This record gives sequence, C-alpha cells and structure tokens, in this order.
Amino acid sequence: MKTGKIPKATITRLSFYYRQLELLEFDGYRMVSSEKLAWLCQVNPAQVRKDLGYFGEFGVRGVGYDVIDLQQEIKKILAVNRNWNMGIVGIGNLGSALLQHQNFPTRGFSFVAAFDSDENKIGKVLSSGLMIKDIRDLKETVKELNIEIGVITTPPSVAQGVADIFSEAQVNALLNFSPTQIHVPETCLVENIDFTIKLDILTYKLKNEI
Amino acid sequence: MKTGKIPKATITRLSFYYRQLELLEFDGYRMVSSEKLAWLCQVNPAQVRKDLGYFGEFGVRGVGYDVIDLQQEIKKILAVNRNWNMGIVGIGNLGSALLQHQNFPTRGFSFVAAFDSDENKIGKVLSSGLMIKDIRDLKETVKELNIEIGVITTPPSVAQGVADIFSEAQVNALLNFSPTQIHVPETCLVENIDFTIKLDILTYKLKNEI
DNA sequence: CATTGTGAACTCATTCACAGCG
DNA sequence: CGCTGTGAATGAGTTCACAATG
Repeated sequence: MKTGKIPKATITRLSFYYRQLELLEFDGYRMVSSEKLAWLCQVNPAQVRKDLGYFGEFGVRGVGYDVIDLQQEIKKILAVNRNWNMGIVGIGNLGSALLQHQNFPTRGFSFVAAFDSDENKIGKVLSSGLMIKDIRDLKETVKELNIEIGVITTPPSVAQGVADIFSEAQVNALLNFSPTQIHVPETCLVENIDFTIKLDILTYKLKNEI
Repeated sequence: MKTGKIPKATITRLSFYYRQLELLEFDGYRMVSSEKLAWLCQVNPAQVRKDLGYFGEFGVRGVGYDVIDLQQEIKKILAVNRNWNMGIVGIGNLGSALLQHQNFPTRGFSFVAAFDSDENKIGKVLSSGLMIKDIRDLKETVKELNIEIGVITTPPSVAQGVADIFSEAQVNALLNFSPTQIHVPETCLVENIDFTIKLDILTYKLKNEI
C-alpha cells in the first residue's frame, strides 16, 4: 500500500464499488473481476484496480476479488465498518424526510438528535421517537450523545450560523443541504448536497448536448 | 468565444458564480472583479476568468464585471433564463419535501405533476394543490404538460423502471435521488444526488485527515 | 493463462504570467 | 493604471500496456 495522494474521485468510486459488491453478494457471486466491477459501475477496469491499489493488494491474480472480503476492506477504508451518530438542525420538510429515510440506519448512520429554533416545533416528538430539541442545547447534546456528524437542513440564511454552532461544539463533519456556501475552520469538513446546482447542470446539458 | 471542450466543473462553478452575483446585487454592488468573485466562491481568480472566457468576453478591462449583466449572461449559458417543467415519481417523505421546497419555483423549476404507483396515494391532493397521478398516466401527462425534467424519489428497487418510463416518454433529463446506478440511452441525461455517498466521503476524511 | 498491480503515457483541468485594453 | 483575456506551464487524474504471479 502506497500513501501517495489519493484522488477525491477515488473515494466516491469506492462507495460505488461497495454498493455493487453488496448486490453481487446478494446475487450469489463469490468472486468478481475488475472488468466486471468496472462494467457495473461504468468506469474503466484499470481505474478499479488503481483505486484499490492505493489501499492494498486485495485481489488474486488470474482470479479476481473475493466479493465479501473486498466489501469488508472497502468498509474499513471508508470507515463505515462502525456506527456514526448524527445530529440534524432544521426540522422542516426536508429534515423530516431525512429523519425517516431508511437508507441511513441500514448503513450505520443514525440520527440521535434533532434540533430547531422554532418554539412551535421544540418539544414535539417525531415518528422516529426523537424529540425536537432547542438549538441552544446543541453543544451539550453533542457531548452527551457523541455526535460526530452534523446535518444542516435549515434555510440558507441561517445555515452559516448553524455551521458555527456545530463547529464550536467540535462537530467536525457537516453535511450541508442548504444552497449556500458555508465557511468553517480548517479542521471542519463539509460536504454539500445542492439540488438546484444539479438542475442547472441538466438544463445546461439539455441546451447544449442535444 | 471559443467552443473548445468545457470542463464539467466549469458548469458547476457558473452556478456558484450566479448565486454570489445575486447576493452581490442584493448588497448593492454594481461591478465585481474576478478576484472578489473568486474569493466569495473559494476558487482562483484566473479560474473565474477562464470559466467565463469559454462563453464570451463579459468583462471590462481595468474595471471588472457588471453584476447584473453577468447574471443574465450566466442564466443564458445555463439555460435557466426560462421556466422548466418537472415531473416527480415517488411521493414518499423525500418526494413530498421536494414538492414543497421553496428553492425550485424561485429559480424557475416547477413541479407540474406528481406520480406514484401506490393506490392509497393516487388521487390525493398535495398541499401544493397538485394531485398525485397514477404512474401509468406518465407518458400522456408528459406530453400534455410539456415535462422536460424527471425527478426520481422512489426506492432503489424501482428506480430503473421509472427511468425507463421517463426515457420512453421522451423525458431526456433525470434527477435521480435513489441510491442506485440507473442505465439510460445515450440521449438521456442523468444527474444523481446521493446522500450516503457524501456521508461515506465524510467518514473517510474524518478517519484520515484529522 | 487469466487477471492483478503498476510505471509510463496520455488526457484533462487548473494556475501562472503577462500581453492587451478600457 | 488595473483588471480582463489567454497562451504557456504546471498539476492532477485516467488509461494504456505489460510485467508479475497465483
């Protein structure tokens, strides 16, 4: 395993590989070649081998990769071989939808706290059993429940403020759904999920590529 | 304007530039330099100029860019200087949340139809006033209402099927929220919004960069 | 002998540096 | 004079091609 710089795109692809491996296991496959895995993920076979090569030698020459073993290896690389506690701020339509999303718990991502600043929402109990807390209790709750990932589903105007609160509470990984750039200290990681940017890309391509 | 190949990332950045220009206009700015715009978007100033340079000469040397004019130019480039009709399939928590999302209509993206296959949902009227239609009526509705963008918020197991239906109905731009790779003909564009992949990236970085 | 693992070649994207111009 | 526009230089990421090997 060499520790050269690893492209960001490699991490994204590992996540794809993992999903296809789950499906392959479900379909009864024991082994898979880089060619087959690449085809399923719509990438180049050499890309698959290179991506995996950054982290170790997981294959058997002349045979391929063990479907189950490789899943475990990728889980270790992505650090998803354990549970992660998440806190979410902004319990509107989107926030509520995420709290009920089936995909997170099955992958080891658990919402353990929900926050809002709206007096009418605070104290309400969600269908998941979680009670909406006051945003002012965030710092305390983070410590108490060991929250490591913060999810922001507020209106854009308050997203930066929420990010600051998370950051101050030592939550160093944020998933930001609000359509605004948030600025955080070096030590804090942010991933943005931005619906309208994706729509802009679609309309651009519709206009130009067709 | 040269028509060389334009990086995908350039389109994403144009969308960012546009947002910052809106804010600059709101704050009363008439002109902006590539340096300032770059700083706001956290990119290199030369990047801003090169990105814009793919599409024309929008600036004034020695001065900068007109905040309002540049907005219009970018809207033209991204083809968001008009309305786009969208249809959504899968009216669960996420689908409902998107239908009520404020950000889409203000940017010219309108949901004009909502579909599901669940008998209990079909016929219900949403708070937006839209009635949930039977997925079997999709093709007809697409024609009738001129739907150009399809949004998929179904469980992964049926996402491919929905994509096929859209594709068959000549909807050639899809926004896919289900965590699965969908395969479509060459003529059809797909953008994926995948929450768990973003979480995987966060956990990877948390483990490795801290 | 089929397939991995990987240096080298290549392609694509970003940044530099400065000429061009209002 | 200051900032844009852009060719040239650099850097990053992908693909090729083949040696290594179970």
